[in-house]
Amino acid sequence: MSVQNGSQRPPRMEDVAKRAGVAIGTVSHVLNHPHKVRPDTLERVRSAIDELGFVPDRRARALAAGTSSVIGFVVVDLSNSFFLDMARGAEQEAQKHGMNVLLANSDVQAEKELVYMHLFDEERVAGILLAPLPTNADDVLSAGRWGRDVVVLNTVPGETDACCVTANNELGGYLAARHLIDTGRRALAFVGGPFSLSPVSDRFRGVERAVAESNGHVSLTTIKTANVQEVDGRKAGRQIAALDPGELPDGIVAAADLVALGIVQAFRTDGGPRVPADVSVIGYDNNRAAWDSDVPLSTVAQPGEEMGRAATRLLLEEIRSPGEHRHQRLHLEPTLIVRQSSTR
Amino acid sequence: MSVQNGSQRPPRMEDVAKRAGVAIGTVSHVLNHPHKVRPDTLERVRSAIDELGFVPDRRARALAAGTSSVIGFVVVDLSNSFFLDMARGAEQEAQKHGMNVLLANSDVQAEKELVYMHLFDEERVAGILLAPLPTNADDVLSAGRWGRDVVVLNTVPGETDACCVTANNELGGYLAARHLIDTGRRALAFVGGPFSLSPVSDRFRGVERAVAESNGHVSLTTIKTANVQEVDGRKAGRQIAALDPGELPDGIVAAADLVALGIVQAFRTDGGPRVPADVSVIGYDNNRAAWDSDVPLSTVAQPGEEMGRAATRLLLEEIRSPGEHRHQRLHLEPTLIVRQSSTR
DNA sequence: TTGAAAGCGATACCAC
DNA sequence: GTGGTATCGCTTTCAA
Repeated sequence: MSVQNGSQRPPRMEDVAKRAGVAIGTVSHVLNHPHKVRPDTLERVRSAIDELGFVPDRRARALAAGTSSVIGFVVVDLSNSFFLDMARGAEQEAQKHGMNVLLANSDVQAEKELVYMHLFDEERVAGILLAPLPTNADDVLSAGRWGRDVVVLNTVPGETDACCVTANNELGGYLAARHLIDTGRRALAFVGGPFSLSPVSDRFRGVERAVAESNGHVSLTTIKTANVQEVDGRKAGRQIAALDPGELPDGIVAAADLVALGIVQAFRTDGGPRVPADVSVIGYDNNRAAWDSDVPLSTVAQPGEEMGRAATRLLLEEIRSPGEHRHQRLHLEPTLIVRQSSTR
Repeated sequence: MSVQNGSQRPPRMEDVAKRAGVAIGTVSHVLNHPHKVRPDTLERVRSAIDELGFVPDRRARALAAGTSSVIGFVVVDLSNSFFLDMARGAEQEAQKHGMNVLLANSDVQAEKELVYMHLFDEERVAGILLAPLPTNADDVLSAGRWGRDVVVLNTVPGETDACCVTANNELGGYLAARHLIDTGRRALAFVGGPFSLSPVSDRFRGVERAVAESNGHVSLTTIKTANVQEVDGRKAGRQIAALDPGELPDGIVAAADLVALGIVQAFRTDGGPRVPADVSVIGYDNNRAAWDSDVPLSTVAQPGEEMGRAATRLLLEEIRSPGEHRHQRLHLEPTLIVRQSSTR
């Protein structure tokens, strides 16, 4: 058996109508307003559909009805589970409203971002979700007079006006530091970089705020890394392990789980302080690697799915009431997850 | 400035035609056969397009022309970089031919696989790439009389006839083992599981073949794990570290990079053999974690992008010559990547 | 309830 | 080259 029908023209409504002995409009009614059709006609049309293997053409339907059931999601980096979570959330919410989400991977390339925005625009999708390159957001948004509604994820557009949904990284940093302080840690260290990345600097600011709230009872040192990979963490970990015992921090906030893992690993290998006996370590992102690691890692979970759901909700609302809709900026809260690495 | 035009009807060809003082057919020509239009007319129409911000409607175009420029890719697990690589490859190849790839994340759920297959079918995409749940492939393929061509990735459909592209895992296992043997290792161990997963058992068979070729000069032991995560590797690593010195393997083939990483980590922590001095370790998949690790990991790289490219090539060929096309089964070769963990 | 016909926004063929 | 027009497959209004 072949998967494909070959070059045979797929059956149309006209064929179904003929076979069921009804008019074409009636077939349409069966598909869209079944309750307005007499039961036996319904039955007759439906079996005709089955027998012919009729598959409605969504393009034609959308064209005629002026509506679409697909939402396009342009994603900057699908290899980052944060964005994949957003996609999942978007899908969940969309599905609730009978809509579908199709993904376009812009793969950290500004040009592809534009290409896919245009594609979705020309495809006349119901609306567009855009998780852009942070630096590129305004360019993309102002590049076209986009004919459809756009909701931006993970970035706050500057000049351009649009709904956007972001994660509160400052709060995440605060929660992490606060947790360490609440469990008795007094000498904190923040490890991460580069600070030009706003997620990193935002998290750092949150840490600073928590420390400031302690009125001088807690100290904070900063160890900058080139990036937020495991290798950066290992480097920093060795650096810390080499410190004078009196200078050792007893609580470490890493800008990302991979960094935290690298630190823990370096401590083990190079005879640094014990985790969590001597030092608490907390990461960020809730990577699989975090809970799967040898010492399960405390972390701050990004509200990825929630962001996807919220963005989709905003988008659908905007689509439905084009007139009265007011753009919103949502700032969603991350969640503290306590595991072994910060439990004495 | 707002991103959206509000509820204004987007300009159509008719509007452009009127503004440029030409017929609607001419506008179409400007878009599709610019060389057949007199330069000054071209210019006039183009500026009308710009001024009005006209964006062609792909649905209408596709409907009228009976063609589509989008390829739908139903992906079982986007969180696995192997599949994301396929998507990248597909995109590259598609782009060469003026086509676009849109992704649907079925997220390891059989139902969603079907939902998206139907969506693409009804959207009348040019063709569909399907990376299915291996167990679900035949069900999906035979579920609908799919109106469009389908190429299957990473799974060989059983009953159903269709093009498919898979990775040669047996060869990968062979290459890995062969590499260890070629560099002087004689007591090999294979670590991985569950063997019910064909990638695992295929890789194991490849290892067996390499060992068999050595005519008894090389030994092989097997350590089964529950899964192919880092935690499974750590467990196995401790198990190995606890062996009598005489029973220690000097070469380990792990079924996946994470497993290999876990092993290396366990060796360090629990005082096992040194890598690579006492024992070579090689993983599989070429994860980022593999080259980023403390001891950069030798591995076998899956031909993900290549699979995506090949599948797209097959798909386009099938679309173009529906008559003469013969289904093909491609089995692509992985690549050995030697790093420090297997270099004495 | 069902049928007939006018769009939806483009393409492509055939005259001029 | 350019203009008119049938057509793509479906929705929806209006009569019957």
